[in-house]
Amino acid sequence: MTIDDAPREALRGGPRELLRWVATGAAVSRADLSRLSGLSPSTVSQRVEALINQGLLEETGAGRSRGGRRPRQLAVPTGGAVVGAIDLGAHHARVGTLDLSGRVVQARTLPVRIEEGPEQVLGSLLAEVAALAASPGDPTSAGPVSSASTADGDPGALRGLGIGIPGPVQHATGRIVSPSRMPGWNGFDVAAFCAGRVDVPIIVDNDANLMALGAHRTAHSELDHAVYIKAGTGIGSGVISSGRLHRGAQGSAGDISHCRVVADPAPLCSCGNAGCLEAVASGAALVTALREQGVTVSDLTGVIRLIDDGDRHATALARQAGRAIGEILAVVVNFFNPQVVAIGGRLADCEPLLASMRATLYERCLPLATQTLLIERVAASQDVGITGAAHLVIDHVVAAN
Amino acid sequence: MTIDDAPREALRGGPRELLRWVATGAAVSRADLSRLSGLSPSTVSQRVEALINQGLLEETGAGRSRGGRRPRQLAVPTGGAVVGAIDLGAHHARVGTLDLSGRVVQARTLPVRIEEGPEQVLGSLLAEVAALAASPGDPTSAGPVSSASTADGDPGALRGLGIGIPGPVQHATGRIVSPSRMPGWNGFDVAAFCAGRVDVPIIVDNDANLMALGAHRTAHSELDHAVYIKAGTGIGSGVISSGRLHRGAQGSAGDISHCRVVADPAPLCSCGNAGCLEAVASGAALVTALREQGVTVSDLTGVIRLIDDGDRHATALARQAGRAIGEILAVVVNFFNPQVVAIGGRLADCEPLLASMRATLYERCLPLATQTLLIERVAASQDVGITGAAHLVIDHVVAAN
DNA sequence: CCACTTTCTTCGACTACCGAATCAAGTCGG
DNA sequence: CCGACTTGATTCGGTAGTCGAAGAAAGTGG
Repeated sequence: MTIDDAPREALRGGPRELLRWVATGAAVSRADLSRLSGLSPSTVSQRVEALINQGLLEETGAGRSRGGRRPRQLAVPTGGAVVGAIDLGAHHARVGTLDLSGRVVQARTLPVRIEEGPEQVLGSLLAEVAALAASPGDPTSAGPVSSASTADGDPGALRGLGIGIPGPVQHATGRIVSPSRMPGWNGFDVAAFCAGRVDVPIIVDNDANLMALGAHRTAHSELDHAVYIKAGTGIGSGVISSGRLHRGAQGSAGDISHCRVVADPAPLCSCGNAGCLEAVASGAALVTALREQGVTVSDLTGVIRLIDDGDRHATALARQAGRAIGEILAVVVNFFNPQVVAIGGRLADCEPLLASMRATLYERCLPLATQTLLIERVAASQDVGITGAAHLVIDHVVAAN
Repeated sequence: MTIDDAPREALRGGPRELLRWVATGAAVSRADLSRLSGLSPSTVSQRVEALINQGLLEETGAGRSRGGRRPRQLAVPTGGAVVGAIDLGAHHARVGTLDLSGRVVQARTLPVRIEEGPEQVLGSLLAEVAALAASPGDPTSAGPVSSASTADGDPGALRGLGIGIPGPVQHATGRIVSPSRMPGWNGFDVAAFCAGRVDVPIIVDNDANLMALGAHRTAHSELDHAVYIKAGTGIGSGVISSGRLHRGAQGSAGDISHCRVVADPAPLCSCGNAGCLEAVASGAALVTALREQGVTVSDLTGVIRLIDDGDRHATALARQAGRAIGEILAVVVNFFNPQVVAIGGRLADCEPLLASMRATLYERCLPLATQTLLIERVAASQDVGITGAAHLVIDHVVAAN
């Protein structure tokens, strides 16, 4: 079962937002929710009642008085229903379960060999999701978790599944469209494949889109326009416009990996052109370039270690990558004029790259566009992808009651 | 009196949309409106009644039967209220009045010397708007029109005024922010100045934004995401995202004039940088470049004539300009993934430029992004700016009843 | 014990919309 | 020329979602 369309509302005081406010601790009582949402107390009461009836919210006794009647505290039930999320990367996948407010219940990182093909890779990841969903939740777990299903607590029922793919995805159908670096995946219908194994709503999207959604919901939910760059093995971006994920006409919005940048010599890209951003500034490109310079390096982790150690070849490449990203981002910022640009992915922790990107951005953008622009690192980078995936799923599950 | 915010609704079957459907001839009866809007017949009846009471719509007898009862035809009253619009350019201004459905009632083009400063220029344009509003409308007028105020017919009352400025405008306040090529205008508060002379709601925006809005409403209203390039003396763009004008955080969205492009030699831009799009591909840049090659040319019109005549220097420059625009636009298309890119402004009629732009776009964009992308010329280019201005104003005037 | 605050619910009222029924006014086949 | 059928528009409850006022519930502080 696939879901075809984006959430229509969920913005102004929708059930999802109330849930999120409670989950994040921004609101503890109905009165808090009323103040935050701007809705009248009566409306909030109604909505909260509905949420409680749906089992999405519960009352947990009274709070401390602030000079008047004590608030009846609200909380998101633990051990309740969860959604599953998979953030697939080139070499690793982050798999987790999240409660219906979007908080991570359990998560673990698994090594992945993407070239084994979709059936193999997705098959084992789906099994992992099922195992996590069946095991009791440990809300603060972040690292690997035993998936042994013990008998205590009610294992939350799986309500939906969100999957992020490191390549172009037609969000409407859940199909992968000519990805680079994913041999054997072209045209594969992820949603259909998963629907055959798990009987819950499934949403498939590009990994950068999910990172954008996750980061926006957790860190920038008050900002209308935001751009998130994911710089890892590949390079992608996700766009938030008017508070909502912007997918564009074909669902390919944010795919800046094959924008041309100036580079000398211009390296050949897997797409057949030369000088693509991805061929200059992606993690894969850095590995290749270093090897061509005779440096022995195993993978992106090795490159980052070299940069941290101050290796000049690696650092120079990182700076070039930063400038290349900044160059493209400058056009994006001028054109789109976001409130924030945030960079995530494994290269986001690479200081020289970040510094060069910043410099290029400030140099090449309109002062008007950068004067209040935030340029940040994506926070909680590790779980931001699965968080976005979960939010997307929950928006549907909750909206559909 | 200034208006601070964008229209919140006006999208799904709002009063404005009904009005527009009638105005454009897409709908003639209530039944048509019901089919188009998806609203129930009863709702449409209600709305239409309200519009009629407001004087925004009228019944004009019965139409032809299609096998049943004859429809009661609806029309936008002529000779009724109008809004004024000014589309200011570097050397000319288009001034007009439009009825409340957004159709041009009267319009004329006036020569302008922008360097005379805002008081002088705006003063005479405001006088012209007043004269047009006071004179009886000739609905089909497109060229210069006598502004003599004859006594026949009820001169429509002016309900609002929209102004497009060829430079960066803070839409919220109506203030101009460090424009190139507008000496004496920096920081000028257009809205406040006009408010002192005309007592109607006033909206000020960038000319490219208005072109975008006008073109989208008239030609692409069914498309969600669109980008419009205005290539005249300067270069700007306007963005439609999810059917609405996207202004961005600072209101500077779409300002791609100072994005860097590859050019050899990279001409200096008025902003102090070299290789800005505006310094390579704008009309002003073409004039400058031709003169530097020793060609005697008076202005942009002269350049266009040279290109039409097949002058090789001029044509080469036009091609370079087209490539430069295409280069930036490629990033924009990859990033934003619009359904349509349309080019307007005086350079839009320049075939070599358009051809180069198209070629660059197809070469440098993701196939996924271009496979269904429309690349067009902006239609009805002359009046599209004032149309956009009027729409913006009407959205407020009608929404506010 | 009383005045006041804070929290939450109850109860009309209002708005916007829809659907069904109905009225209005045609066409068209016999 | 007369019904049967179509199409167009209105009337009239009914429903959903929201608000505001009032008030009940449960505190604090003097």
